Amino acid sequence: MSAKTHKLYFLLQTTAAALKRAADDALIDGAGVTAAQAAVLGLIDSNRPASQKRIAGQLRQNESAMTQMVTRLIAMGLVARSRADHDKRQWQLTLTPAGERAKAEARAAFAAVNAAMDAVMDGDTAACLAATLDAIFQKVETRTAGPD
Amino acid sequence: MSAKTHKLYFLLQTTAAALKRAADDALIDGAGVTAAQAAVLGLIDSNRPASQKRIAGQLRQNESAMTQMVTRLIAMGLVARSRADHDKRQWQLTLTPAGERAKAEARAAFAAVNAAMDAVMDGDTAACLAATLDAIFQKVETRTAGPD
DNA sequence: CCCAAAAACTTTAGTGCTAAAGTAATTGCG
DNA sequence: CGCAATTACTTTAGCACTAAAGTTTTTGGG
Repeated sequence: MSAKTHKLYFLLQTTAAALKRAADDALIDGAGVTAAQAAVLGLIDSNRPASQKRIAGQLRQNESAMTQMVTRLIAMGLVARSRADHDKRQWQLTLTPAGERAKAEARAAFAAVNAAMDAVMDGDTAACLAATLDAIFQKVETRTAGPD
Repeated sequence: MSAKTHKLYFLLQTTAAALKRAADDALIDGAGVTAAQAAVLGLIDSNRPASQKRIAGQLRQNESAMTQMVTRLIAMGLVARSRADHDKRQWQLTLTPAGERAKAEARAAFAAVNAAMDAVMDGDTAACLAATLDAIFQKVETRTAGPD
């Protein structure tokens, strides 16, 4: 009955949405990109060469979401892509100079978001939060498996 | 540094999204509505008379989101609305018989979502999760205030 | 009483996601 | 070797949200 009493589902959705808005505000103001866009820029940088499927997998999203996201990032002039030599189905994503800059600025701006979270909890609480969220995630992210 | 080490932002967004998908699967299969739609049906039922602004406020959303949601629920035949006698700007939302049914079925189906959460944490952990999420929410949901 | 401000809702444009169906390139089995 | 299955990406349709600007109704101060 605990999840129900605390309205955990609503609280989790609401907090995630509010935190996303706060992160977007901070990053747009500091780097001109949203948190979701910054995450993709960061992964393109740390996965060379970066295919769309690879980035999608690390963000736990499907390839369709990545097609759309990359289309937006290219339109913004932050990302470029070329077909992979060894496999013409794949794209090789790279950051433009503007993309590199946005990535670095976003990294700096995101520190404020982490600071805001650290300001309201100590290390143990953060570890407990991480463990509990991960347990919920594992429980729910079965789709095919899941004995109970 | 704790929020960063645990990648709390990503973990929170990812878990919220996975839980939403699980809830949508359960509710669509059990009641033919999504979790977001079920939440609106429940609030229309418990706020009589229910205006769109009132429901939006309780869900911490803006009125525009509610216009669109109500449009979908009316198209699905779950909700009806008529202008309030005392104020013709306002709508008075009501559940159709099909809406009442969906609301009841959704309530039952959502128990499985709460059960899944309760299965991976005890009462103390749930209370701690609720308190921590609420602290993050309060910290971040300032927009105008914010001494720090 | 009247008109400006406020309130309730709508519209439009945009972000970001899913699911399902489609295209083109690659791979592996018979 | 050739064709069927798989893989990487795209397209389309839909959900759910925000922000900003617009419409209509109500209300309150001069």
